[in-house]
Amino acid sequence: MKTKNIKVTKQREIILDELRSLVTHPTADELYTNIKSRLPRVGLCTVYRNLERFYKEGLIGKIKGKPCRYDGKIESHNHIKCINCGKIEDLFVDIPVDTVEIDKLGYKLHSYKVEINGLCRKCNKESGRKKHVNKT
Amino acid sequence: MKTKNIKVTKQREIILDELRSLVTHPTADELYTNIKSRLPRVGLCTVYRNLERFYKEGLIGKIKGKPCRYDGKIESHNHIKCINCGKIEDLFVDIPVDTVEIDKLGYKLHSYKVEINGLCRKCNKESGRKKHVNKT
DNA sequence: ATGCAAATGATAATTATTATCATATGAAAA
DNA sequence: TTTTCATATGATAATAATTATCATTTGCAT
Repeated sequence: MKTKNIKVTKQREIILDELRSLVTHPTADELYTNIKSRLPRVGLCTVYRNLERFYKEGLIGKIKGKPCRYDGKIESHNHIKCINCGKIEDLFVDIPVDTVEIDKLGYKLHSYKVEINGLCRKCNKESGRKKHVNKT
Repeated sequence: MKTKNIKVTKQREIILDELRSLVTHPTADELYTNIKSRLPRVGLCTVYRNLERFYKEGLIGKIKGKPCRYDGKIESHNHIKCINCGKIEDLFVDIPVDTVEIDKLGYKLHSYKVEINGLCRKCNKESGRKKHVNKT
């Protein structure tokens, strides 16, 4: 009988390993560039494909935006994003959420996280001078 | 001398009015479709342009995703999203965030909101049967 | 070794969003 | 009012990010 044939390919291992080795939150394209040295023939779509898959399997985090960014850490944590330069950093704060309203709406809670926006130290200092504003 | 000449156009008024009249969180395209009856000759890019502008002016909210969704309410509130069907509903709960860690990182706090994921009542009931999963 | 489903990489397609630019329009001045 | 003209619009094209298609390759189970 046919068992489901799930393969552990070199590219899959390296993509996950590389993402996990980073403290930053790369885009698919940035990760693709990083990985090129280890896997010169890899295609960008393979990176996308596997990132999306890891995300759905709960192995990595995904931060939606334009473009999306990925996160090798899965321990529950939050992000703070600089509204000027777009950089995202980790933030380990405990956020207590009252579930009463959630129950009232009839939802079964899965996960939650806080998205914090601010001005990073660097941009804050520079804000008196020129203004360079990123999108996303 | 030239004063800045900011115009209140019909399309701008209608786009904002229409978004505010909704309790849902439409995409630019959905809003564009709604508006067609009131402004038959409007272009999709005008809708995008103005939504982006309202967002930057702080008049409306924007929920990033693929595609992005817009929110006519600005009073601080949070969203709960169904991980199965993708629907987003409002959630008015007070979430206190400890700013000590934020200060430590040197950020100047601007705003924050909680993104909650769960299974809505409808999808929860149906989850025993077929599984229809949306993207975003 | 062999069979074969699953994964890859090349390419093309799609989706969402944004830029360009000629034309139209609203606000202020005359 | 009429005129002026910067700003907004709509048509079109362009771009950016992501996803689909499909022939080929590669691991896993026999």
